[in-house]
Amino acid sequence: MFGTEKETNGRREIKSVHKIDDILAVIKRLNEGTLTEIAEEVDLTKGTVHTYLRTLHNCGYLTEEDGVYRLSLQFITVAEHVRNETSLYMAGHDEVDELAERTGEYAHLVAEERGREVTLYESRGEYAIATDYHLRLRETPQYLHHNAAGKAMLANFDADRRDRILETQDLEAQTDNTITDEAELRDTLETVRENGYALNDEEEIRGMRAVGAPIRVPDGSIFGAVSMSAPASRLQGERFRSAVPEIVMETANLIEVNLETAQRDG
Amino acid sequence: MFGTEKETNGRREIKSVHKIDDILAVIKRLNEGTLTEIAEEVDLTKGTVHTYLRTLHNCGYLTEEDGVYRLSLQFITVAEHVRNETSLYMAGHDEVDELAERTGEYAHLVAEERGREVTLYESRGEYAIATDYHLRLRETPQYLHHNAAGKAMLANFDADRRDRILETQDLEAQTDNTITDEAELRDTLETVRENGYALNDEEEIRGMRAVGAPIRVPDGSIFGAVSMSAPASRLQGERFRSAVPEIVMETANLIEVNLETAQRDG
DNA sequence: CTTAAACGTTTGCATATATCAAACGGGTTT
DNA sequence: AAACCCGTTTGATATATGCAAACGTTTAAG
Repeated sequence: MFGTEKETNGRREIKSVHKIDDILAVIKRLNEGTLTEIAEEVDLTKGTVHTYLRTLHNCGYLTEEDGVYRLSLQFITVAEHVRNETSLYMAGHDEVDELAERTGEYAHLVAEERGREVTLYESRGEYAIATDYHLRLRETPQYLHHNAAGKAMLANFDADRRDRILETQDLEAQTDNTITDEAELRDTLETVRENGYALNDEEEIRGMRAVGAPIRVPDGSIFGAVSMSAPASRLQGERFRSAVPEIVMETANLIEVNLETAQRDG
Repeated sequence: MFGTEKETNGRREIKSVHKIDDILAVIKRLNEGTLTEIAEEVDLTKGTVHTYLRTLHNCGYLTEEDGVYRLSLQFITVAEHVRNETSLYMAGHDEVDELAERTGEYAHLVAEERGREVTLYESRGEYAIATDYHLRLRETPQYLHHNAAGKAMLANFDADRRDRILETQDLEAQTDNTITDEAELRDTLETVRENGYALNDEEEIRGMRAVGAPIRVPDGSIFGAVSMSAPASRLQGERFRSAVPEIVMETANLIEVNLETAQRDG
């Protein structure tokens, strides 16, 4: 979406979709742009881009003011719809609020898509402070290997799904503590599977620790994960290795129950 | 976006964009669908729709599982980006949190786009309870005439912008209290302009009242609005007509200051 | 005050490409 | 085994897209 790597396996595709995606990607990257600015970044002539921009504007994908185009606020309403149609969000957001309140820290509800992690919901407890960096993190699907919720999911996928994800991405280092060795990661995941929870010891953001637990359904498939994150100074010793994991797993379990009852009701 | 009314004024457009929009609209409406289901709702043959779906999937707009297509979770990350690039959101979300905390109720930060209202941020105070209906409201841009924030913006637009918006939409009734008469609405807006705040007395949702104030910048243009909403039982008398309006206007003013300083810093 | 440059916009024409039928192959049902 | 439904592919065709070039404005330069 908006400039992701595409693989045309010789199969027939609609080229215009790719062109639209390219244009939206440019506008997203520039944040805002005039016709000429956008046309320079795309492999199409000014006249053609103009027709695209006119149509995208008319369809509500773009706003235009004094010749400057931006992504429309309607993406926010679409996202709201997508979220509300995601059963994990509906089953989990109250529990995540509860988790944030009980711990006083950040709590997250995440799902996996295409091997990456998308944040469905975030709740802030009393002591959690919002940072710009945090906001930016949610603008892009994240890798799974460098955070607690991601590891919790990765550990509990069935083997070939895990293999498929691991082989398509190299383990980029986010901090000094990020696990970048595949064998080491697989060992860690083994432990995560045994424990039922995953830890993140400053592997994503320096100074931040986190605890995550997977959200499963009876047939074993993984719906997502919950996590709680806090500054290392407030998350250490027994609290980090036992008390918080218990609470996070309890939250995950409550969400699992919600998911099942919701499924039963239809 | 996703099936909005389009006006092709004879100008040339990219037809594929409209087709993509149609397809995404169908999927949004069905929530999920198979190729055949989607093709039935669109004026294209199964084979053609198949090519579109493959491309949209490949570009990350759709997910596919066992032949069932859905809108991708990546719309959530895009929305996050759009929000974070909106200066009003960056300048206002902390203040809206503060407003929710001080009043213990719902607080909203909204902006206008194409004559409709989009919620940029919502914060819940101690007493505010989340309802499904509330969630659904944010899935579609709302009319301006039946809620406090919308009236606050509408009242303070310059006359021709207000006229342009009012003439393109009829004043649909949402409850018995919704103002559906244009003359009456214009009178109310006059009062809103004089007072500096707008009231909503069960005009959007039965049993809910709200207070909204516009967010302006020095040159007079309207950036958006803030509002606080609560059950009528908790928002009446002096609190409804004076105390809360003061707090809401104060919040709006703080956001205005944030916007200016942010602008100055670049 | 004239000229040049830059920008968004439109248009004719050539061609790439989106679309339709029709057929294929795998499942499931009859 | 026949009939059916599904997703998928393919060749042929119409047409929508894309280029180049020109136009009308506005802004900058000489």
